[in-house]
Amino acid sequence: MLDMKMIRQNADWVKEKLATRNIKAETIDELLGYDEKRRELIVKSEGLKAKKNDVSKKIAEAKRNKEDASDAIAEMQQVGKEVKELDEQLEKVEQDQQDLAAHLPNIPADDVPVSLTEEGAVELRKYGEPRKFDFEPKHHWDLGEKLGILDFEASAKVAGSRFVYYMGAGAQLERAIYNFYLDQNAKAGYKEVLPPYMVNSASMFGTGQFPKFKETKAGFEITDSDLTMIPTAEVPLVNYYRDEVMDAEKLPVKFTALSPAFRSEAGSAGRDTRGLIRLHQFNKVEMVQFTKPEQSWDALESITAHAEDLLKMLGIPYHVITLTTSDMSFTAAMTHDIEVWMPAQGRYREISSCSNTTDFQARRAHIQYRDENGKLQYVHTLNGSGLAVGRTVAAILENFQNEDGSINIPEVLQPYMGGKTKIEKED
RNA sequence: GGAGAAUUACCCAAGUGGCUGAAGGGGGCGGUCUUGAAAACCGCUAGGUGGGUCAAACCACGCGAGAGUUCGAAUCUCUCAUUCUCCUCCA
Repeated sequence: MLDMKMIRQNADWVKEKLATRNIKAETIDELLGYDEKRRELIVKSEGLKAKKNDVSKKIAEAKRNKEDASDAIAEMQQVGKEVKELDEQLEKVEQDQQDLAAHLPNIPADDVPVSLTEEGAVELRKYGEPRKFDFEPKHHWDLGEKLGILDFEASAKVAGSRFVYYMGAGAQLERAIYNFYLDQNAKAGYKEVLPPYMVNSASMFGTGQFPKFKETKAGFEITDSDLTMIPTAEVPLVNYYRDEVMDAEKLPVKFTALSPAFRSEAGSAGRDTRGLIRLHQFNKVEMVQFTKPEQSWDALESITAHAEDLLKMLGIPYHVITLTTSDMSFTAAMTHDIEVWMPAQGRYREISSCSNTTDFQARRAHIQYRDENGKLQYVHTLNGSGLAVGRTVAAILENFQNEDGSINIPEVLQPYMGGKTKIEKED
């Protein structure tokens, strides 16, 4: 959520910045119009309330002195009606303003590449050379099915499209990967958390999914309840501190969690229909940080660097790009995506997204701390995948495949696989 | 799922319609005394959000949340949330 006072005082700047995110200047003007109307109504209503309070005190005094106060009471009945009318108008304007404001994305940081499409993302760095194959590299879904470790037929029957059964060594590989990630993240100072996998609407609003997420039916909401299946562990992790004043001494606070992420993938019909890339349910190890404002940009680099380290340890080639103003998620002021090399597709695919949301989520979720002067300040929140587990499996299958269809297990994962070095065909 | 109870400021807690913008403790902070400290005593300790203002002054709202009754609500009514106890059910 953007600070209304800030918008009011820097309207032109806000228009210019949000224009890079496809927000029209008229939208800001509309918002400012609501704001002006709202404040006008507040002044009127509160003036009358002050009067009412004043006269009520006099009525109380009169009653105590056993004097008659019926004139004043009659007058206050009238004033009460006026207040009620004004407050009804006020509520409506506030609602309109709120609805509009809730749809405004974060202000992009100055060094975010400006573009109205995803074209224009800047490559920050590249790691590893894509492997040269002396045979035609296969897609991970072909490899997985042949090896008997991924079963898309069964999941289609039991659940539907965009699900998967991991079988045997596949399930074991998935587990090895997330245990490796969690251990590494813990080593880097992230506290391991096992959060709820369903959250209420206040939480979905706090991290910025609602209201848009609801409108575009991007997730799975539980019928007859206020609960939604989490689309990412970021939601329960960040909302852990919703409506709290955090201890400034303890900042930055770092959380990591493994969780499934549930997404409807509405609007991505026909895209990545095969394999592990785009599922309704996938595991992800998430990292979240709460920092003081002055720490958040360094924190973004450190989250990203840490996610990269995981890939370096696995030995998977990747590159890091900074997303454009319009390609970033709603809440982000800046996002670095890490994309891994997928040999069969011959291109890089996203495996991690690391964002600094500055105070945008903190304002929605009311997460504050007291600065040296005892003043309440909003924290900055950051999130990054460290990393997407299913996509890691896909990357490992494709990058470490052998001509016979077997898969070499990256060394760092072998201890997590009971010493196994290779995945071969299972029954 | 059923029944009962609770929810007041940093913590405990009083308070059933009007001098309660919330008694009293504790804790914290400051002071007196002391070489210093302890004890004792004295004082301060509702923060926050919104409005207002160049900035202030000031105003509104705040007793779990929301709605209602009333000229007036911490106090009455309703809905909801959370916690505790007892059933029930379960991993």
